[in-house]
This record gives sequence, structure tokens and C-alpha cells, in this order.
Amino acid sequence: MERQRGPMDVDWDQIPYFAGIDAFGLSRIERKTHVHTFQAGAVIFSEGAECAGFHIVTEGLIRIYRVNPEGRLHTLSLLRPVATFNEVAALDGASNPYNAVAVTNARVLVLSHDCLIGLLASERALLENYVQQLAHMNREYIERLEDMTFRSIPSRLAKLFLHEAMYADQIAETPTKLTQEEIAAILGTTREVVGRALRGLLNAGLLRKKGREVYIADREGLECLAETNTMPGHVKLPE
Amino acid sequence: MERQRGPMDVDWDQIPYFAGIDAFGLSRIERKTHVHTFQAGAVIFSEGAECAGFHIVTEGLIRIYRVNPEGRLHTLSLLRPVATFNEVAALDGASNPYNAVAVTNARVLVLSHDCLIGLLASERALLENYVQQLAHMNREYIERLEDMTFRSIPSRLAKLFLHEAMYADQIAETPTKLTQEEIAAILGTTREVVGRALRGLLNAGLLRKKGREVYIADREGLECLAETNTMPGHVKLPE
DNA sequence: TTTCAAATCCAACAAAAGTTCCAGATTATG
DNA sequence: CATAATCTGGAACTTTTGTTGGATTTGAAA
Repeated sequence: MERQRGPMDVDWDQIPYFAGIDAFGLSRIERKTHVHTFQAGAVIFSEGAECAGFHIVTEGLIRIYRVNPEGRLHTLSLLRPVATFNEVAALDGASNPYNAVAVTNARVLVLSHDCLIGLLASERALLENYVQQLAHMNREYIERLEDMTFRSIPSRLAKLFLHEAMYADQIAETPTKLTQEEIAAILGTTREVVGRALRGLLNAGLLRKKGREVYIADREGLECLAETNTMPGHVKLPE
Repeated sequence: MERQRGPMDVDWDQIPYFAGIDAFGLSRIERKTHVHTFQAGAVIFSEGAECAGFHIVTEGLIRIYRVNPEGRLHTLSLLRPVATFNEVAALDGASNPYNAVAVTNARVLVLSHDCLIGLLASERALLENYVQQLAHMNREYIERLEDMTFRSIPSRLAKLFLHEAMYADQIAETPTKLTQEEIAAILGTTREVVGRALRGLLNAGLLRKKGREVYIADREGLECLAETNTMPGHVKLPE
């Protein structure tokens, strides 16, 4: 982890937290950020550790995850530029709610808790954006909570392939490009189970394989599965 | 649902959203609220329906829940005075993220989305509290998400009995007073399964029954189960 | 008290998910 | 190109959870 050239290359307008802030305000914010770079595999911060501040991905791929007592992994997000993370700890200054690692070589901008508080005090628009964004995150978590409590794994898998709202926000990868292991971590299960579910969707005709690529063969069927949690009655047979 | 006498009897200081607001500010807020009363069983608002505004329970017990496609129920919260709900929709003005019903006869104060936005614009402290509270809710949802993805039902049950942080915030009832059906809705499972898990904890010696009451017999054991998701090795036999 | 609805207990079974294991296939990488 | 590492496919099995149904118990109302 090392300092680099100034973060002048960030498109601040793309980040909802900074919408509607004038050039002067943005430059004030910019001056408070620090650029950190990480090698592939490096830990950015850890769950429970002292607040690591507000992070903005400007390069590379970041995994946000938690680990359960048995060591199984739950990937909450896979983030690419431009996305933000650790917004909650940055705000309340308490410990980080999850782990973050660089999947590829990566660069992030970091704004410390103290700096953020200072900026929120002087930049009204930032505070207003923040509250809206937190509300939005809240909705996504409620949605995900329901998925985890109620949906079967084939259903969650279908939802991931449809890349619906929630996943599009949090998972910056198309499922085809993910390994079964990675999909398992996102869905909160194990590789084998994902393999089974995948086979299920394939020979139910909802997905199809062209060589190595998996693509959607029956979007409606997938949507049905994602919504109702049951296989659609009209299972299409391979012709 | 009908109007009643003024909501003068609310202790605003107990509500974190209104901390640090002066008497004048509070009276401005108070004047914008409307009192609604509901009979036991009445629907307060529904998931997906147009934003019902910011709610404060001042009397009775409120259930916050969602329903899955198969009709199973998930109770997100059971709230007693003084607690708030629907903070997210009240803020962003979009549809309610869950259902709310009065379990007993109940009274709530309601602040519409528009009023809230107006107040946030003029009451700096309210905006600052709001952002902190949303951050706090976010943490709770992350925690719950992990519980649902990783923890077994006996483990979740143990956690509920310990009435740990999260549940204490959201579930304003001691588990002893809840029916198995209600516990099932909180844990995201079915009555039968709760019954089985309860029996399991009983004859593992973690809980004990005195007539109808269930109480904690081995707090450490429960904590172990809640944290590690596995039964403690030193299972105590009934003497 | 009687009576009825709700809540509980329990067993047996079905389905889903997790686990273990191994054999191929694919891809990195020297 | 060879070889190792990773990824995939799939069978067999265990455990957990969900489902069904019937027998009791309980508590509130008549």
C-alpha cells in the first residue's frame, strides 16, 4: 500500500454522494482524500477493525465479504469503479462491518471518518446525499434479507443471472464470468450446491451452454423462478 | 383509524431522531404529526403501497413483516413505544419496504414524507440524527443478513433467547411470551421446526421449563451455540 | 364448569441443502 | 509443451429443514 499521484482522474459526478456539489466543494473534498493502491489479494480493511473511512474504488475489483464461524465466505459485493464502500463505518466511526480485499490490483480513494464528519458539517449537499444513499442501501439489505430467508438456491441463482436491481448494484460482474465458487459465496452456499443448481437450470432449459459460456435461454422462466421460488410448470425440453 | 387528542404525551427525548432539537424545533415537528389509532389486527400500511410516512409508536404493539410468495411470514420487528418505523420510505418517498399491522390496539404518530423533507431542510440536527440512525439500521441489517445466511435454526433461536443487541432493538418481546408460531416468523421458519429446536435446547440443558415458562438454564452454552453455530461439547445432563 | 379455539407435542416422512470424494477438463505458467 | 493449479461434473451420502397429520394440553369465553 503506497501513495500515488493525485486523484485528479476521478469522475466525481458519477458518484451519487457528491451530486450537486460545486467545483469548489469538490476540490475541498478531493484534497482530503488519500490514494491507496493494493496488490491483487491484499487486505484493504477487516471486519471489526477500527474504522477505515469512506472508500471509493477508482481502479480494479474489490470484494466485500464476511466469514462465518465455520469459515464459509459470504460475498456481499464485488465492486468496480466507480463505487463506494464502508459508508456506514465512515459515518459513525465505529468498526468496519465487513472485510474488503483487492481481487485484482486496485486503487482506492480514502476519506477518513474525521474528514468526512468535517465535510458533512460544511457541505449541506453531501449530508443530504448521504442520507438518501443510506436509505437506498437499507432497501437493498431488506431485499437481500428476504432472499436469504425465503428463496431456494436455484431461485437465488436465477435472480443472479437475471442480474436484477440488487445484484446489479452490488455485483459488478456478469455471472457467466464468475466461478462456481464465487457464485456460491455470493449466494451464501457451497460450490457443489451451485453446480447442482446450475445443472438443474440447464436441463430445465432455463439456461443453455455454448461451450464454456452460459447464457439465458428462457428469461421468463428464470423470472418466474426468481419471483415465485418454484420451477415454472411449462418446463421446456431441449428440442 | 381516527383522529384523537394532541400527541402532547410523547417523550421526544427518548427518540434518537429528535435528540438535541430545541423546544421550539420540537413543537414545530409536533404540529406536523397526525395521531392515528388502530384496532387490534388493523393494517397500518402495506409493502409496495405509496409512502406512508414516518411513524412513531406511542401505544400498543406493532408488527413489521414481509410475506414470501408461498405465503410464509417474516416478522422483521415487533415494536412498542417509543419506537419508529418506515424511516426509509419516509425519507426517499418511494413505496413502503414492508407491511405494518397493529397487533394490539395501537396509536401512532405519523409525519408525511413532505413534512419530513421540510423539517430536514430546516432542522439541521434532525438531518444529522437521521443519517446516524440510518447507518445504525444498516449495521443491524448486515448482521441479520449473516444470521439468515449462515446460522442454523437452533443457533438463531439461542440468539433470540439471549435477546442480543439486534433482537433487543427490533423485537420488543421476551421470547418466553411469544408463541412458537411468532418465533417461527421471526426466525424465518415454521412452527414445527421451532418446536423441535426448542425441544433440542431443552434436553440439551440450555433451556429449562418451569410449567409454561421457559427460562435460560445455561447462558454460556446458549452463547456458544449463538456464536459458533454448534452445540457446546459439554452438554449438561439433567441431574 | 363446559366448551371451543388456539397452542403445543410428537412422530414419520419428504425435500433441500451441505458434505465427501474423485475423475476430467481447462487454464496458467514455467 | 509439460505440469501444476484451478475449475467443473457428478455420484453417494448425511444433516437439516420443511411438511403432514394426529393426539394433547391450555386458556379464554360461554
